[in-house]
Amino acid sequence: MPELPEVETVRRGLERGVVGRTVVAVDVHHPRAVRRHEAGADDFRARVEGRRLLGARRRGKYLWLPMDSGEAVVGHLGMSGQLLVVPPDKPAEAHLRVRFGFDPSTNPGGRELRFVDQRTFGGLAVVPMVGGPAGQSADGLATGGVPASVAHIALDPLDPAFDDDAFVEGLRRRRTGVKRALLDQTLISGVGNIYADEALWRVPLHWARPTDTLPRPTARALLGHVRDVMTEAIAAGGTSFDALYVSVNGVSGLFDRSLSAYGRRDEPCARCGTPIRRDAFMNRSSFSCPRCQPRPRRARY
DNA sequence: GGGTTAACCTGCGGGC
DNA sequence: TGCCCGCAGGTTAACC
Repeated sequence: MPELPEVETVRRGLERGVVGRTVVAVDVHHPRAVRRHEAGADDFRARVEGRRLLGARRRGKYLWLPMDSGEAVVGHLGMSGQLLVVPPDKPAEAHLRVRFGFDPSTNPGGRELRFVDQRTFGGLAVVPMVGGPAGQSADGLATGGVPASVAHIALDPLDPAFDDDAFVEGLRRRRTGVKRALLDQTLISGVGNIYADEALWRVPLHWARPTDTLPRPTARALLGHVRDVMTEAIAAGGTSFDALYVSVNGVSGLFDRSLSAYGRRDEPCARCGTPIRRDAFMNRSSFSCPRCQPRPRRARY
């Protein structure tokens, strides 16, 4: 389940594996993979073929590859998406959705890019840039704004421009539960179910704590833990529970060995030994320690 | 306009 | 063995 650390791991792989290449062939194997490209698969292909990829960028869980046309290929991995850089003769994956071939004269490794997605919650689209063109600086890095389809989400907490004070005040203005607020990508992007549970365990804070009762120092501490857990997860190459999340080389992350709450139902809390509980939350799960993270009297879901 | 819910989708594991 | 159901969950449209 890719969240920010997993997407960042993929982005780094794309930076090494596809930036600077010129796309010569695009094969869309499943129309749903480009459903957010409203003009359809043929238009998607036409806008990418012949274009040079200038960079690999990320905000929250969105990835994009700026092109020399001024547009960008925007990707979201959804629940099960993978972007793999593999030899062209490698057999097609069972859920291969889109394949990109590169001009050999621009492609030292001789590999191709594949978008593989079992559950098809993810997808790709070609999107114009807003807030500046997808230019290129002297060192070859892409510069400029963000794709229009990414502009609606908040900065992620690893972005140097992230405004901590604005987050703290925005969080305390909400009238909802703290975990629901953490998952709201328009308040803070990149946080998903796994890292929300981990950060809340570290504070510690119950997931249904009303945001408008959070003291500023607590809100600030929560943000610090979100940053810490994401930074540690990136260093470990992301979290993986099964083969659904992998880097561009197909390698699984190791951070699941470091999780304290998520997926640890009935296992002892690392702080106090009380068995971790699982609660139903928004048609999914929330894991927490009943003793360290007691349910507030006034809970919000 | 902010908060909340359901739908989208496939594979897998458990129960019968 | 095979069928059915629940579960995994990020995003967004639709509803309140």
